[in-house]
Amino acid sequence: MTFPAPGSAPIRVRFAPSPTGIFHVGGARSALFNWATAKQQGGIFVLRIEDTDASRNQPEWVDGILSAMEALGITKADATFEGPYFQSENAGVQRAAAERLFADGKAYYCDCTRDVLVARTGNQQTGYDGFCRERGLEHAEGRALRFRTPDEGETHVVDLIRGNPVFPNSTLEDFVIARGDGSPVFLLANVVDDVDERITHVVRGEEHLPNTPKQQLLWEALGATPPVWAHLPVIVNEKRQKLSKRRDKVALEDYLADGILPAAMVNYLMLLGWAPGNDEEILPFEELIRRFRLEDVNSASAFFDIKKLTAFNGEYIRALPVDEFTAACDPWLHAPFAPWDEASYDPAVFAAVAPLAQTRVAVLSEITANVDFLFLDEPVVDEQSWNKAMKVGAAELLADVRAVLVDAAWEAETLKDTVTVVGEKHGLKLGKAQAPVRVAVTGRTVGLPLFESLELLGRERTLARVDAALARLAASAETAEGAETAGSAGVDAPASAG
RNA sequence: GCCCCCAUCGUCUAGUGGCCUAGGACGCCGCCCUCUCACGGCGGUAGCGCGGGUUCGAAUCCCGCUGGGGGUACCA
Repeated sequence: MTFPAPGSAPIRVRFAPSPTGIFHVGGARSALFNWATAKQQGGIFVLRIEDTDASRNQPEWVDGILSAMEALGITKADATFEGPYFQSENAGVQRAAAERLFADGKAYYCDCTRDVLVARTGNQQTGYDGFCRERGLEHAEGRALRFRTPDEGETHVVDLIRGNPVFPNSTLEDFVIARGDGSPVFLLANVVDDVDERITHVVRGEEHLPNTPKQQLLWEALGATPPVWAHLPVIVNEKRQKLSKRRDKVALEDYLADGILPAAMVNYLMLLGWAPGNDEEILPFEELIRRFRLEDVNSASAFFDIKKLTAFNGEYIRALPVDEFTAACDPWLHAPFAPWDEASYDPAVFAAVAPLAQTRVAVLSEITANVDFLFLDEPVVDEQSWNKAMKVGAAELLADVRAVLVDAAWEAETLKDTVTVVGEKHGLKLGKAQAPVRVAVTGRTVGLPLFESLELLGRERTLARVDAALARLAASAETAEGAETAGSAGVDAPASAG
């Protein structure tokens, strides 16, 4: 029985991050899998902050964890949520457990330093050799407390994901459970807290698998019934190495800052190592929770594919009602993300283009590049686009377009017809004819539907931009001529007129 | 070194002995739609690491190999 029968005590899972400052996407997935298990089994999700290492302990980091979890939908407001507890606050219980283990003869004091051990064994990478096992050392400052592991037999562990791994006890060294200053070490503190919080299922990353036999031995030594374990596959980068803070982009907040919607992130993360079945992928959180089964989690490592994450995000963005999309974009429409002055920004104009932009952004941060020409005094001219669109004939075309724009009815459909007609005069289809206009006005060769954009920009600003483009075209034509007259062929014309 | 985990398209996965001529999604390619780009629609590309077994039958079970990964602290 891996899960309790109906009517028996509810399961209790936990998520136990150490506050390191960033909320890792791997941690996010662990939290999500724990949360899904608890919710779906009618159990409890305990949050425990493992703050025993002073160097990994800043009060504000805890707020970061809480808010990141909140963004993922794991909220204190839910009755499933319990905590947060702080590992440091349970130090007394952990020390008492260590003393009890010593009193019971299940642990002993040791004064071997690493250097002494290496010198004695002549082996740099050896585990502890048991030197102090029978020395009967009493507690004293500087002496570590070691757990006495069995010499024979094997430790069987129940793991929902890995089939049940077996560890020969002979390979388990007498590991330290309390430091020379009496403070408990992770292996012990973690178990004592789990026992204390009556955890029934430990769902965590695969990197903890080697700790499991040691911890299970500790559970037993403490007189508690060991939990059911579930070790999730590690999340890896393109080189198939565990995602690391150093080399990879792992902070959840960085993705949110790019404009990945929390719901998309949750959906994607849930699919890393697990699938809802039925060839379905994009599903609401509640549905994912409903279908989730720890037993169905894969055991092979999973690549964190930002492209697929982005694709999911695009789906979520497009599924948003326009007003929600508009609201979601808001942070990127102001300082420090927006390249325009706050005074130039017009929410009404943005609201008008939002539906056009919605299918064109995969991450929210892309929104500014789509609409910047509407709020900037002058468009940001992409030189590649300029060179591509402003070929021979462009100046003449632009001039003709300008002429009809002066008194055309300022409405998208009419503007389109106008440019179509001018284009025909030049033997160009609309697809070709619109290009110089687009670059003159928006600075780029690709973007939102042009005529709707012009309508929103207004006649005055549109004409000013066309004039500016015409001026630049004239200037570079002169330069080219001048260069010719001077006989200095091969000298490039200035790339930009301003 | 020692311990452990893992192995289906490039990637995430479905698949639990016959339903598999191996399904879906992302990516990529092509076509359609179209004022550009997207969106959308349609089509395509591509995979069971290798070798032995077991079985009437193996992607599915067993063993070995190879290849990846994780752990190995008085960090968590």
